[in-house]
Amino acid sequence: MRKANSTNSINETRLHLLCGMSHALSVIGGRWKASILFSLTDGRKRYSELRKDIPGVSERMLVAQLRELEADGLVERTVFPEVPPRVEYALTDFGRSTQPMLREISAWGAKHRKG
Amino acid sequence: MRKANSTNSINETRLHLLCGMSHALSVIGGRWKASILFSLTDGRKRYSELRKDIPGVSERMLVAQLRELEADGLVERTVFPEVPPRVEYALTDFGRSTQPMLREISAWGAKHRKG
DNA sequence: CAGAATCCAAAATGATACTG
DNA sequence: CAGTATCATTTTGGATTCTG
Repeated sequence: MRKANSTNSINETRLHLLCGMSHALSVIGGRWKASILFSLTDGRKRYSELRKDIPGVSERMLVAQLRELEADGLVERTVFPEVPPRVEYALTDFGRSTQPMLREISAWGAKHRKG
Repeated sequence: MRKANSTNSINETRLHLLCGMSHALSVIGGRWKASILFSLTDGRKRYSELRKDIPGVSERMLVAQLRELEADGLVERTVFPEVPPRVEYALTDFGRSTQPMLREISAWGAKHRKG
């Protein structure tokens, strides 16, 4: 019978924590994902609005990160069949569920960086 | 007189959040940093113990990430002037301050990954 | 307008052999 | 034991040009 604090169960707990961490970071850890997520907090935005709203992103990266967020279910993409084309992005409920976590990370970072 | 919810103040708030995020991720976002931090939660460890405790790290990466954590003040490194050499790593108070954040990230990730 | 495609640079990570 | 040094590879980000 194994003790509750045996090396094995410590490792199992840690493994579980680490899997969660690495999954979470793969979802929200991209270079521009937090920017996108924060920007969409205001409400749905067009592609061009996101570009203006996030100074410094290249088109390539903005699209890439949006596609990943979409694939992970945080962001919903709506294409309007018009000419010229219009595409809007919005947070899903799942996307909104990241906000407490995002805020906690931001708060820790803001509190502890120097300058 | 500027309205409280003007575009500018929204951007300032967001900018502040983003600075915090990016700083926090630069501190805890490395490939092995969470593993190290979680491992040291048990108490101080020798270099060789960390290696055993973190399957898959290369020596190069373990040292590199430990040095970064040390530079950022999360981890304290103690060298014992013995032969053979002995070096121990431990969390600082600042390092321990990451734990609520780390747990929240882990919890979100564990809750929302499939399978 | 909203991107796709292509090419390239830089950073992060890894494998492995060697050393005080 | 606790690293360092070196080289290879993978991942990530960016600039630019083109298109339905």
